[in-house]
Amino acid sequence: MEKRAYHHGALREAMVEAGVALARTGGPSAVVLRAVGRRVGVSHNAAYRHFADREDLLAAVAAGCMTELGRLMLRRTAEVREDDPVQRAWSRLEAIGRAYIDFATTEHGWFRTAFSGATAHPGAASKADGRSDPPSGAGSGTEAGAGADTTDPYVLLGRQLDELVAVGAVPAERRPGAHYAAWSAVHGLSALLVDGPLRELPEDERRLAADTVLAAVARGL
Amino acid sequence: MEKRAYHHGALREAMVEAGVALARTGGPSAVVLRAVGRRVGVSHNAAYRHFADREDLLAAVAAGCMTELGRLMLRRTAEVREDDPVQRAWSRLEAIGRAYIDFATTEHGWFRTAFSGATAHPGAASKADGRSDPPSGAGSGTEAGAGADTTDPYVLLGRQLDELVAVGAVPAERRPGAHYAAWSAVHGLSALLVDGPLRELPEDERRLAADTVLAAVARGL
DNA sequence: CCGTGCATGTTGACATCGGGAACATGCTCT
DNA sequence: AGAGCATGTTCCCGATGTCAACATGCACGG
Repeated sequence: MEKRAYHHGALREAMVEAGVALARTGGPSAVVLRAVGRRVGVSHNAAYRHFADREDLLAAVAAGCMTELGRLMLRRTAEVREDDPVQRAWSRLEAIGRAYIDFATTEHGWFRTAFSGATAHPGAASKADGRSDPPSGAGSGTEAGAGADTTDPYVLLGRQLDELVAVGAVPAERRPGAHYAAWSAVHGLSALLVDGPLRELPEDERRLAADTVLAAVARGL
Repeated sequence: MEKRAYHHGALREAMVEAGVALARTGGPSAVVLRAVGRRVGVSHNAAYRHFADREDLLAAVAAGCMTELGRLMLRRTAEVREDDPVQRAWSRLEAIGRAYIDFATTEHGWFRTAFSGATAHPGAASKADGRSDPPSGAGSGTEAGAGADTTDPYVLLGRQLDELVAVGAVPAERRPGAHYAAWSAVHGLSALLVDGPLRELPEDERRLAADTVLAAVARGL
């Protein structure tokens, strides 16, 4: 009983995809109902059958951008080669941080969009719309499951912090609130570099900034 | 030879002021040319005699909001009562950080606006339009001088970090890049709380987050 | 002391956007 | 086969940023 082909087939998904594409180069302000409609070959106002308003669409697009960020994080952490468990845990945390900052600076539009839509994070999750059978279709991979293969950046960071505690790199009593410290630091630098007063920082200064922030995070945990 | 009363007198300043007022409750998107015009009793398009376009006006308004942030920082640091120089330096840094976060959460609109306009920070400053005589008028205080009484948050933070080094609380070799670490952390938390996924965090969690971030910054320097 | 010039503000128009209302179309189920 | 409703379209509106042409009044040169 999936949501199946009516007139267009899967307009909602197509529109989100188009929105993500537009957001990539133009940021959130480029996610314009009429442009999205044009892009999927549908007249504007068609969006209103799938989204309450522009903000609703933007929230869905933002989730898509967030998924892209999560994907990059996963890729980078998977690349870590390290034998010592403690070193590996630290390296993975650094990989996550660098992925975050790199994503922000190279995928400007996606980053700004990811944090423009609503969707608060902690607490609310998994209200579960009881998806029963995972269909065989070679998944689009866009939906973020809450399982082990999630692309949710928040969850990814949390797991890495857990690993640091598990291997004894970080004292357990520091764990509560640790994600706030780590997340804030990388997000702050990213925001300042992308939108903020550090926008025009030269490349070498950017590197210094990233290194300093990541080192400070490690010391601060 | 100041810029003096033509038709309106000081339309530019009035418009920036109006913009700041609008931004306070509505954020950057509330800084609308027509609304600003209406507010100062001037028809729209008048702005084009003083600003290149909306973005230009928004940048000026953003500077005004930034000044408000700086003012709060100054007020809070001035309130610090502490005898030991080292403790005092730390307390002042914390005061700055709390001011930043409090400003973001209580002055939602101002905060978002302050970081929406352009104006990159380091390097460029003080191109100096050679203001000669500081008039006697009980100053509006809106212009940020580069002097000792600046309200520029960036400069304020830098000074506090200098003090920490001066009293020996922070090793000098950590000074370069230190403002990136401190600024990023508080800005990141602020951004996440105001606009981002932490938007709906309950009050006690917000406090935990702020405490954790500030403690981590202190340890990380 | 007067008139010209330019800075300042106004009016009108246009394209684009988000959004509402009424209408058309074609799956899907009885 | 026919009815009903989800889906998409068309027409419309007010608001907004921006351009072009126009009006006005202060300042400065003669």
